[in-house]
Amino acid sequence: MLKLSKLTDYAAVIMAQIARQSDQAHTASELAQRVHLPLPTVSKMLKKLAKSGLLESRRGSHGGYVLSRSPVEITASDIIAAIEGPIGMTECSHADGDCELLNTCGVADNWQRVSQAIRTLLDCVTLAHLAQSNPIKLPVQLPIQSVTLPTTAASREH
Amino acid sequence: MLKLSKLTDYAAVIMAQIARQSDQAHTASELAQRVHLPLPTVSKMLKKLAKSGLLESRRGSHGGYVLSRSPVEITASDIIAAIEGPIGMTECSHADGDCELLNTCGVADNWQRVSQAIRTLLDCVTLAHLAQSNPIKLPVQLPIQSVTLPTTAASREH
DNA sequence: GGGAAAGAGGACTAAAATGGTCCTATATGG
DNA sequence: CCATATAGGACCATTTTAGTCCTCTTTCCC
Repeated sequence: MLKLSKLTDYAAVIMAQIARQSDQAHTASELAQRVHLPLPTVSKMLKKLAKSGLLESRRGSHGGYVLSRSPVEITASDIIAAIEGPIGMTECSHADGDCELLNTCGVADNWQRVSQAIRTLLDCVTLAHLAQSNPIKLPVQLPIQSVTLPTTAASREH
Repeated sequence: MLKLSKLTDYAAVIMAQIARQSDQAHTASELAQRVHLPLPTVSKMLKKLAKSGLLESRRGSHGGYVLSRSPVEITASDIIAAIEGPIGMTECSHADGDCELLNTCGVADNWQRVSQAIRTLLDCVTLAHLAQSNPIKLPVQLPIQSVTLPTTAASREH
């Protein structure tokens, strides 16, 4: 479905919640309540986000989590990558050369360009965007379809 | 990883293979050889693609599969949707209202816009693009980052 | 008509990823 | 020193994924 895992979705929700009050620290249980998700799950997510450097944590009483950067400097890519690892549509779009089909598949190059475009798109979306309700404008307009129209037989020569 | 399943990847490879000789019918075993994938798997994919209307099939000897439309009229979206179902980053970007967090998550709207942008992007990529090796140009340019820079405290009022 | 060559449609299974819980250790503040 | 937090894993159930296999139907050709 080309979709995010639930956990990544949770992560986004949690991050947005923190971003809305980015001047104070938030504990796992506080966030769990706000977001209506079970504490252990929220806690796990927070740890991951902290480990990836998107959040900073302080232990002990009065501890909690804070954004490590301003919401405008944290992108959707960052959040997704923190939970799911590198963004890429196909295995071969990031792993190095362990796809033995590479030669025969004939599709890798352009798939990777598509991957790159999606990454670019997600780089443009910041946590500040996600946390607010104003609609964001994205740099892809709908009816582009800017396709060269080769004759159907153009693929024949080989 | 926001990635396609292997099978979807296979589907793209198979479709591209067919597109390169779109004037003749291709059998499952022929394609399996060409693409270096096991026959049962290829066969399964072809059935799915046919069932989704991207391929037309003819049974019996001299049977096989043909594209149901020209490669320029088949998009990456079509192929992905055929194997994985509707494209959407989050559950709530297509299921109707069965997410009880919708009210509290506060992120849904903009996630859906991002989803939509990705769909748009994938609508622009045709099978003709994938099947050829020329680099495609996609309507997302890199250093946009056209973000309004609100003060970090702009989120405080509530 | 009969047989071979193909696809249609599922049932089934092994392996891996996902989502979620829980426990122990460590740090911090009062 | 105790209460409150996070850190870091171990662990488990469930679902999804990838892959195989079997039986049935259609079509062509001799």
